[in-house]
Amino acid sequence: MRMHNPPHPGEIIKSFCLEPLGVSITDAAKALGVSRKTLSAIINGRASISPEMAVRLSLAFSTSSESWLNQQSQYDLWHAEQSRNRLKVKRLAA
Amino acid sequence: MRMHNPPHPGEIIKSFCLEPLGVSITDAAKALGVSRKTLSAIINGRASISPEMAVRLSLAFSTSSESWLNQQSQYDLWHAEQSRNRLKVKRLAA
DNA sequence: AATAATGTAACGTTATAGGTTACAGTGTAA
DNA sequence: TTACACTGTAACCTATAACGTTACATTATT
Repeated sequence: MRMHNPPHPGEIIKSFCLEPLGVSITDAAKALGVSRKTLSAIINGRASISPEMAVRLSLAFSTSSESWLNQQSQYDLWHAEQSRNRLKVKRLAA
Repeated sequence: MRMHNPPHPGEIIKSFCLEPLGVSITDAAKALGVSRKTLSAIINGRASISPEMAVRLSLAFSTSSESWLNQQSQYDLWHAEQSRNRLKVKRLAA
């Protein structure tokens, strides 16, 4: 299990994409082709990066869509792993 | 962009987990602690592997939950990439 | 013939990604 | 001080999806 609570991908967008470029959430939302509400929710950790949003981010910031979706997966998985011990699952293979 | 349409994770479960062990969908669903319908939908590509399901699979088959969720991400992303050219996104960074 | 396994339809609940509109708060520039 | 831009977020909408139970038809296998 991963040790530390991974940051929500929204923090990465803010710190490594918007702030360095001096782009506001409002303008970034326009560039991404989504509503301000949608981007704001992601930035503030109240929504996830969907596969389509990962592609949008990759287009806007010349990155890989994979890296964005992987960040979301790792965030989601860390939280799912927190209830690992509470799941009643029988082992089928060693 | 990845070249080939990645298989749905359900095919992996069937081919590499259930069949080698001779375990039925019905029994596997019981072991995983989900309904037969839920597992059947995944195996037949009509549902996705959720983060919690990835943890269940990792418990049942002694694998990493990460590998299961990554398979799902790559499957989802491949499909999202198919509409990359149709998304109206303005580049914000080179 | 009886049983097991399967796919799937029909119904439900809950959650989430997306939208629009509107309002309140903050900061900044004229 | 007034005006404007930016922000968070609430309230409302829709569509999709992950889960559940029950039920039915089909195909195997015993």
